[in-house]
Amino acid sequence: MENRTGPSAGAPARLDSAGVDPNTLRGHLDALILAVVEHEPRHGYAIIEALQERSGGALDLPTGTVYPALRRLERAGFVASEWDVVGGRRRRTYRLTRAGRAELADQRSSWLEFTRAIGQVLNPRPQGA
Amino acid sequence: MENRTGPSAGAPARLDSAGVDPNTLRGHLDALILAVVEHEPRHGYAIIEALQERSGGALDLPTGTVYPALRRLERAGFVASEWDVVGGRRRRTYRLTRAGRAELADQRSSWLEFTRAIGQVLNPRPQGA
DNA sequence: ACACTACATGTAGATTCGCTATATGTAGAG
DNA sequence: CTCTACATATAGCGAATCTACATGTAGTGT
Repeated sequence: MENRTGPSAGAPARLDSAGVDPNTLRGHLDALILAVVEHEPRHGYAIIEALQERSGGALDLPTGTVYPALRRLERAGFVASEWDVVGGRRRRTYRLTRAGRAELADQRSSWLEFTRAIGQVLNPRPQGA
Repeated sequence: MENRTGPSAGAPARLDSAGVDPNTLRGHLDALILAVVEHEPRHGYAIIEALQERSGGALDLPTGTVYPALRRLERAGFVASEWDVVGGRRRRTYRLTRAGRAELADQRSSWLEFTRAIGQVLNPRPQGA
C-alpha cells in the first residue's frame, strides 16, 4: 500500500531496505518474540537484535514496539522475566514458559494456515496447470 | 494469540473453522481485494464471496470490513466503480485500474518478502542441515 | 572535565484498520 | 405477512505499532 504519515507509516525511516510494513507485522510480533527466546533466554535489547538478524534486516523494530509486546507476553504468561546486573547495568531477561511453548506451537500452525489462505487468493494457481 | 473482546477479537464468532485472525489480516486486505478483481470487475458482495471461496473459507469477512476497504481503494485510485441495476437492485461494480494493477504487482512482491522474513524467524532452518 | 556512542529499559499518545452494531432497500419463497 | 438472500452503507470502538521522548550505565576520545 502507499506510504502514510504517522506511527503506522508504510515505510518509516528505519526500514531503509526491504522492510516489513508495520500493518502486516501486526498479529505476528508476539509469535516472533516467542520464537527468538525458544531455545535460550534473552534480554529485551538482544531480542530486538535477534529479530533483525534472523530476518535478514527486514525486522528492525523500535523499542516502543518490542517492550510493550514483552509486557503483554509476560502478562499472558507466555514468558517470565528476571532482573540481573551485567557489567554494572541492569538487564531484564525473558524465558519462554511452558504455556509460551504451547502458544508458539499454536502460532506456527496458524502461520501455515494464514500463508495458505492469503497465498491462495493473492496468487491463485491456474486451473488444470 | 489469545481471544480478545471488541472489534479486533482474535476468533470472532464468524470464524467457525480455521479462520484468519483479524490482526494478521491487517495490511493484506487491500491486496486481496485487488487480486479478486484482477481479471474481471465484481460488485462488493461478489468480492466478499470470492474471498471466501478462494481462501477455502478462511476469509469470511464482514461487510463492515470490505466496504470501507473498497472506499479506500477507490480513493487511492486502485479501483474504479460504476452503478448498475440488475434484477431491480442497484449494484456497484469495481474494476482494477492501471495504477491498481501496478499496486497489486507491488503487493505480491511485498508478500514474498514478508513471508520470507517472518518465516525465517518463526521457523529457522537448522544450521548445516 | 565534557561529548558521543553503545547498551538497556521504559512509556504517553497519535494513527489506522478491522470489527461490531446498525441501518436501508429489493426480490423471491412460503 | 414473515423470512431469507442479495446488496449497500457507516459510526464508533479497540488495540497494536510507531514516534517521540525519557532515564541510566559504560567506554572512548578530546
